[in-house]
Amino acid sequence: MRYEKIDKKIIIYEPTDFNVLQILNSGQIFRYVIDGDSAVVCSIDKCAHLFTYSDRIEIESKDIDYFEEFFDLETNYGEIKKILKNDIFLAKAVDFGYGIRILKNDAYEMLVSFIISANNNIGRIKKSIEHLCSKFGKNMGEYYAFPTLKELKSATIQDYTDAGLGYRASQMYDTIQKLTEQSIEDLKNMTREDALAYLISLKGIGEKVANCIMLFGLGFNDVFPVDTWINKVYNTLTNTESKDRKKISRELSARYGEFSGIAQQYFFYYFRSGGS
DNA sequence: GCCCAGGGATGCG
DNA sequence: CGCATCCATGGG
Repeated sequence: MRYEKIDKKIIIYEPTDFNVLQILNSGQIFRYVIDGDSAVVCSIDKCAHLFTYSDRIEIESKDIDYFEEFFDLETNYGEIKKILKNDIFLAKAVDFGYGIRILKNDAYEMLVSFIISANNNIGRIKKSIEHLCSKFGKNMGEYYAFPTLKELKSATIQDYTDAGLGYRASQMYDTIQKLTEQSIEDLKNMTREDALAYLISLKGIGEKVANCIMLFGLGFNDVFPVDTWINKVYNTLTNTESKDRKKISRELSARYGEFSGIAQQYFFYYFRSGGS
């Protein structure tokens, strides 16, 4: 897959490893709008327009360097897929979700977003996040930026309740008050174990949410988040009825190693789309 | 009314 | 450590 940057545009030719709908519908990002063959994707205070044509994909933004990194365009997913398709569990899921990529999103935005995601559904997660952006984020004209940590520190528990966070409202308040810019920045230089331990020490973050933050926001590709869907997938593939998500995560991250995160995304997208 | 959603906190043994 | 129970809320 070849791409080039021209002015304020990235053009991806023969996008064998890049599908806009698959990426956006793989449950790793909540701030996007799909409109036919085009889409708008936002990350922190930045935004990109994506256009899908028959022979190419174009990404337009004022911040193309940011989105080149965001979409991880330098990673060769063709090679990763070639390896993972040898796995009996994954063969069909990789073909089905051929254009999925793990986004390199903002760690702080992922932290806030995945606290909201706990025991929640994607539609409602999107609404809650949009509510927080429009109420506390900077008005950028076409869209609202994700509220900065400083901005969110002014939010009350009632504000979070108004955003539809339910019982997560007090957890969010507690964690936002405890966080600092530095504590989030420090996560990027920690070992997997230390980052996990710190994240889990925060209210509203358990192992699954921590793994999502680490995978989508901190670049730890060797973690395997296990939610209700992955739990079902595991039980189907292994013909078991386990409810022990920690054990499932340990087992699958051992099986897929450095490719755990992307393997998990292929599973999630395929089975959530009705595959079996 | 029920069950489910990219689960976590708490208490108990 | 493992396990059970409770938790807001909207959609199917």
